[in-house]
Amino acid sequence: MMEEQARIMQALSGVTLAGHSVQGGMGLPPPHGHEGTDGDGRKQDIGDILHQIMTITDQSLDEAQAKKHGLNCHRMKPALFSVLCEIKEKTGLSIRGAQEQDPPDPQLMRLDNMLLAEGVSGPEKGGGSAAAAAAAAAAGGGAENSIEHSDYRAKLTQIRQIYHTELEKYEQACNEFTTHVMNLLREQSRTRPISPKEIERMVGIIHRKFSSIQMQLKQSTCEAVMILRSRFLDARRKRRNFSKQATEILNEYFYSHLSNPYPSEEAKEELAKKCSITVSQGVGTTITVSQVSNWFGNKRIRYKKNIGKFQEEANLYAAKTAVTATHAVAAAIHNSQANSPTTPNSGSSASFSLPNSGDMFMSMQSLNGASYQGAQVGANVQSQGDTIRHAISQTVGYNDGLRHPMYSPHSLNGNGGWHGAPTPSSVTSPNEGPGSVHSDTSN
DNA sequence: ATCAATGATTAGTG
DNA sequence: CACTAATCATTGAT
Repeated sequence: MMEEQARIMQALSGVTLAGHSVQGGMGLPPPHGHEGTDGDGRKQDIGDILHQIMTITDQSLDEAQAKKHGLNCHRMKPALFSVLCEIKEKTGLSIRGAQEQDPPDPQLMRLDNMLLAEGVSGPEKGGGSAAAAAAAAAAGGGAENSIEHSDYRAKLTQIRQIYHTELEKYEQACNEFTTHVMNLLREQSRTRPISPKEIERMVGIIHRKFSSIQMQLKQSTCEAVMILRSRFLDARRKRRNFSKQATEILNEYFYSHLSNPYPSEEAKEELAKKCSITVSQGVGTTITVSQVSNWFGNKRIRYKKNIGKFQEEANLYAAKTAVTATHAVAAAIHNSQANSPTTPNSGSSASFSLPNSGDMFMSMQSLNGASYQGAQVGANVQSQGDTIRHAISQTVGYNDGLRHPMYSPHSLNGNGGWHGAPTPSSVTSPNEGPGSVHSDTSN
């Protein structure tokens, strides 16, 4: 700093001595011509001025202010000023040329993108729904889980508000500060040489500073959103049991398609709709397709794992569906059991009469302790129930409610187990003579 | 407090 | 991508 000043002084005096148009240019009339020789007076004058300038910082504010004013009005001022400008021009170029051009900070862009994606920085109301949509999409497509969302959305709105107020505050402060600085610089530019470019640069610096502050804000906002997100996802894990009716519907489908409990996409949709409708009174359990999928996934695996445990339920639903079907098609059943003509797969033909079955199963379940046998028999019967149902639907046109019989690509494997499972079905059941005909669908 | 039931999630498979 | 199997985490009953 000192060096620079020294250099400038040197240059200044050099220039002056070189006889630049120090005095001629600006039409400031010479004060009173009290100097002796021109050159001498000027030199001394300049020396005086320089001295004043150099010492101005040592003085009190008022004093300095007064002195400044004095200097400002000095007759040499314009001349010195133009010289200073020139020098500055020469020295400043190198400074200016160096930096500048900051690339758009990738970090900042990341934050911005995220905030935008989360709906924090988007428009007010639209942002909310956008965020909800994003959250829903991330959650797996549930279009209508508005209950869990409300909490999330409320918090998000809160975050957004804070973010926006803070951002606004920062922006305002930035603007205020910028105008302040600009005024200051403009005011100073009468005293010292300040090019517009410099002001611009200054503004740039200020903006950078403030944007770095903003980045902190954005960062913490992002963090908040992330925390909220994770909480939300955790909360999503909080399960609400399905309603009785919904479970009933699902079970009904499951046990009536026991041989192939893989509802197609359409079937799932219909099940979901059905479950949601049945429960629709009041808030809450609207069941989505993915929930249906979950349910069937869980059901299949759990059923397979411990068939014995599901006996009761299986019988119950088998009986239930049977009963509904019975009256209509009792005869048809006999047909189908005698020869299963129309059924391409599911050759499983067991002889049991539907009305009986209920009782039989009841007794079965009572000695459930011997789970394996019981299980097998039960399963057998189950799949028969299924078969029967198919038979029914094929022979008589019984309508399932959701008939999209299309089987999923997976499903039946060689011996009636769904996938690669320890199929319970036809291991020669000790008990059921005729029933022992393997329910395998060896097609 | 304990425990089974159960919806959701995750790793791994074809 | 749909499934299975294992696992997590909550719920509701005891």
